[in-house]
Parts: sequence; structure tokens; C-alpha cells
Amino acid sequence: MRLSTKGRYAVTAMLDLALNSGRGPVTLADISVNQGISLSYLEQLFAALRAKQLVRGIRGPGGGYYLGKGADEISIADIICAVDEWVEFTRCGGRENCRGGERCLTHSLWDQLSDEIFTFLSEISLADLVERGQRQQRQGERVERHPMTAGKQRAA
Amino acid sequence: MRLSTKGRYAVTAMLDLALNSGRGPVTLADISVNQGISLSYLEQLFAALRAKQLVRGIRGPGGGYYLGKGADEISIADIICAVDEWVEFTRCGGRENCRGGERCLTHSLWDQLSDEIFTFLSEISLADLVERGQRQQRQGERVERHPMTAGKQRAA
DNA sequence: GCAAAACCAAGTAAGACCCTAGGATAAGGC
DNA sequence: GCCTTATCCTAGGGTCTTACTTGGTTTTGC
Repeated sequence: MRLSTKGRYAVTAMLDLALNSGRGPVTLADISVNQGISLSYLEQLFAALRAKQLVRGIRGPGGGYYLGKGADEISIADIICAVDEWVEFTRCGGRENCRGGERCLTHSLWDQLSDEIFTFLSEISLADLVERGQRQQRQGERVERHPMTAGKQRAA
Repeated sequence: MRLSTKGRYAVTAMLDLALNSGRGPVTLADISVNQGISLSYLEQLFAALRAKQLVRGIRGPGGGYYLGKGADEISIADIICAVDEWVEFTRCGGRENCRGGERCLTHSLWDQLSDEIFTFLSEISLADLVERGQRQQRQGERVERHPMTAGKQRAA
């Protein structure tokens, strides 16, 4: 599993889309301004998202993008895999070069972890995130954050 | 949360360490050969791991590395955070530039997801992975993999 | 003292990331 | 039928990260 800023941009943009597509198609120009991502880079990301049918483009004036399916049918893993090529890591390919057995075990452990992360992200849909965010906002305050990330924000 | 090949190398190396440190300290040269990572790159990774007390170095002949704590006290998140600097993503910092409210919501949703991934990886320890791997090996076969990753390996 | 190992620092080729630039194509408004 | 708006497409480049190489210095068991 690969999770980089590229994937973050894609997820953020898809969230923006999920939140705003109620009022007609959303233009990339809007997302660009809202999320601080260059238009051209968004175009590249959306080309990949479109190839996986995660978004649907409407051309011409008044056009823009809709989600390609329901927000409950799109998982975070779908989005990340669309823009961040999934890289298979182990060099031994599951059998060759793995005479020692131990070496192979290490690799299979990594595979296992990688699968678990993928499963985890597969089980979170765009709709889940939006719903949880709205519930959180209704309660009027942010959920408590992890010490690690919270520390960096609260400092200074 | 950032999850790159650098983090993978670190996790793999730590797994190697966890599996082999029963017979005395493990040299980076061994890990280099076993996992196919250059010695110097391992040195850089282990400098970061050492700074976070995740490993303990023994100098001189017969030296090498031990885990800095018990394998059950070291989470995958610990390892990844040690080598891959944790980057705080949102530009608005939780308050500024977020007049619209909606833009802030998108960012807070991302934060929330990021936290969830972090929590997930915090709850998996090195010991967990090793134990699960051994159980799996006792059963004599690999667990079923996800269609996505499995497809790429089974092909050809 | 010698050799094995951790430790340290600088540099570097390749690639990823993110952007700019320039266009081609489709479709609504006049 | 033009003009504008927007998606769609391609090429390129500056900057950073990745992963490695080189060349050391310390520490320490023998």
C-alpha cells in the first residue's frame, strides 16, 4: 500500500465533490480554489479517477464532475489505488529467491500487513467519512486528536 | 499519515530483527543481504530508529542491533513515524483561511481519516505480526490475499 | 594492534511530485 | 454560427525524495 500526498489530494478532492455535488456538477476550478491544488494537477488526478469510473465528467459550460457512483460505493482504497499505482513490494514474488524460509517469512509478514491496511481502507467509504464529519459538527466540537498530530497543531 | 517504500524498508528490517535477535545481535550486513537493502541506506534508517529508541546498537566485532524494547511494545506506526517524518497536511491549521466552513470540513474529514489510519497502525505491534505469521505458517499455507494484490502475483 | 562492526557526512542518479504552458474537444448561451 | 466555459490531452521542467555510493571515524572483541 502506498499513501502519499498525491493520494491525499485525491481523497480531499473527492470529499469536496461528495460534499458539493448536490447543487449540480462541481468544476475543477472550484476544487482548485477550495483545496489549494493547481488546476492542471487536478486534471491529471481526475483523469485517473475517471478511468476507474470514480467520477463522471460533464463537458461544456455549466459542466464539471459528479461522483461516478454513490458515495457509499466508493472506498478510500479505491481512490488511493486509482491515483497511486499499487506497487507489489516483495522481490521474491512469493517463491523464487526464498530458499531460507526465514526471508520468505519476513516478506509474507509484510504482505499480510499490507493487505490489512488495504482492507481497512476498503471498509471506509466516502459516505462514512461525510456522515461522521457531519455528526461531529452537529456536536459542535472536534473529536480529540492523537497526541502526535495534536501536539504539532497546538504548539505555538 | 505517510506510507512509502521507505517505511516498508524500515518495517521489513524491524521484522527481520524481531525474528533473528534471539541468537544475539543482528548485523546490518545480514539484514542487507536478507532483505535486499543497501547497507548504507539501512544505516540511515537505523539512525532514525535509534533516535526513537526503537533499536539498540552494539558496536565492535560481534556487535549489531537489538530491538530497543519488547516486540509487543513497538507498533508499526512507531516504525513508520521514525523514518517517515509525520507531515501535517492541512494548510489552514485548523482555523485560519477557513472562512467558508465547508473547506474546513473537508480538511477536518481528512484529519479524521489520517488519525484513523494512524490509530489502526498503532494497534498492530511487531509481536502481533510475528505471532500471526507463525500461526499462519503452522497451518501450512498462506492466507487468501486480496483480489487486487493477488491478481498481480498469480498472473503469468 | 587488527579487524569487525556501528556510526557519520557528503554527494548523486533516478524518479516522483506538482506545477506551467499550450492546446484540442465538447456543449451551452447569445 | 460564434463565443465562452469547461473537460480533456500532451509536453516539459523545477524541486524534492529515494536509495545508493564513497570514504571516512569511532568503538570493541580477539
